[in-house]
Amino acid sequence: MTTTDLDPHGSDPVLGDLAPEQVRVRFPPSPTGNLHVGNVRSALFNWVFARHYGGTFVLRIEDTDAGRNLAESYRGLMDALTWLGLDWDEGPQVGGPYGPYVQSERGEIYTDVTAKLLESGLAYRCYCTREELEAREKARPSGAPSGYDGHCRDLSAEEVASYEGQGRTFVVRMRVPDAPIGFDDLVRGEISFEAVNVPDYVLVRGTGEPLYTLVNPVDDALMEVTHVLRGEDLLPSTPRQIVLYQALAKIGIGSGRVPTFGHLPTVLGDGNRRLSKRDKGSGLAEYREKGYLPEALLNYLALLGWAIADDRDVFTIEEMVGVFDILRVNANPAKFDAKKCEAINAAHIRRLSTDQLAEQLVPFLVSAGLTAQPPTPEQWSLLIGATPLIQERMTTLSEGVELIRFLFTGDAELVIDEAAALAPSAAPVLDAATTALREVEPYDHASIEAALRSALIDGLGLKPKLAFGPVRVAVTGRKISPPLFESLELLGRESALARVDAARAGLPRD
RNA sequence: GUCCCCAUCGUCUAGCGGCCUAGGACACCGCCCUUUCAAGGCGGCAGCGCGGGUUCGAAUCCCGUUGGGGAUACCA
Repeated sequence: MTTTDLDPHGSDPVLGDLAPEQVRVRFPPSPTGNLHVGNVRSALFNWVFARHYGGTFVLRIEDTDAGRNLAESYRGLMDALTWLGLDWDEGPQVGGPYGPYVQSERGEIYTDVTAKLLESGLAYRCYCTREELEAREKARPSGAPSGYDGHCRDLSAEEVASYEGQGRTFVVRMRVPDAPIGFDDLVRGEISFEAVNVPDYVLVRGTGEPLYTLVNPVDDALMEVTHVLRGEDLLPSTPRQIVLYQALAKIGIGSGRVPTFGHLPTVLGDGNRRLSKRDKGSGLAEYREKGYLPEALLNYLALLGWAIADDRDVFTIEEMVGVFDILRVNANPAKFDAKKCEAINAAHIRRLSTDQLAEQLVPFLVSAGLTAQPPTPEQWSLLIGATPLIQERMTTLSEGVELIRFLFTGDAELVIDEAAALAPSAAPVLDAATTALREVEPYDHASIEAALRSALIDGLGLKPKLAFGPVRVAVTGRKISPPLFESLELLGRESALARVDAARAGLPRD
């Protein structure tokens, strides 16, 4: 196993001096509507990483920005993770020793930390107004780095009093030390930033509300997170977070250690831009509704930056957990390919047993109004009979439902697809089929096939395609269906005859 | 503007100095099988951005360049 290879200093490049089970990672979504697949990818890699080492996966809700939060997104978030099978060891609903795990319930903690940071001089009050900031930013000589200029870094007591006297409010800014900040990224290697490019940044708003810049590292420190695996878009914010971790260590808050970072490649949408909520196909709910298997979606997402082997790309999550190595994650951005995702889903569907697939199909049949909830015994046996016929013919579960819809539809309700409308010339075929179906004994697919072949191909001298086409349309309502003879068997002689009859009667005259 | 990251078929990737005439998968195109559609089988198309080094030898290491992307909020 590559992750346990020792480096020249004798410590594991991923674990450092930690025992595997001491690994603690987290997934910190902000509850803003539908979870998107880029986030799911992050959740997956963190979860797999934790499971691989036997460590802990923490779910933390980052809802400090009240304006963006919806109560229902919070529920939806957990529902989505549950559906995906990404269970969390600590977090909402399950609790844990470092709670609460919802940031809006951690206000006191942040107030306290802020006070200590201020007291120790590691952070300071900044009285600059937005207008002043903007004006100075505009006046910045070209070529100079952007960001806060440190105006309020070392205010005298008189200056503070004067600002207070003016009734100004203040934000709390981090005092970023004047030294280069570097770290060893698990997917990108050594990365370093010059201090001039890491300006003093805001931790707490003028209103007293803490910002992400404060709460994210504070909670990671307090929750003793050991590894931070997240999207590449957060790479530039890493140096300032490291500064905060170091400051927290100095004042004795949290674990006292800076987590190890790994920045995962961006998931791109069409147009090579980061996949965003607005992109089609970016929302998790869509995949769930279409009938993607969670395992398949995760499999596909894993492929975006990671490979299990040079000649394989369909695998189970358990397999991934077994061999996952963060050091083997690719650094380059990956475009989300809906076609490939579909193909992976189809492959997973084909791997299911008949019972498992039937089971997965049920909710879709129910919501399509085709079966009872739960299905009746008759519906079940029909489903179990039909499942093997469609397993290789669907890419999503909802497609599978369309293929077997005719089996769960009453003869009178069957609608013939417009594109499949029969021509008058189908009459002799349907007539011959009626006779054959009426007389065939036993009524099973092998005998039905023999009977129809003899009646239509030998009897009428038709090519198979032309012979069976009209029967298929009459019985299933579609040009494309599961294999015809098996379908006829499942449907039963009575229904089959009724449908062929109805189609015959509905033929246009010429 | 400034900082940071990235760079192998259309797409996702394997490749961590000789095993590469660059492998696999998806997509695409043929053919076979075939009651439709699939699945399956066989075959095909298609790639190391560019320029310098280092080396006996570079897709692999270094530098530069170009091209993408991200960050530059009192969002997360």
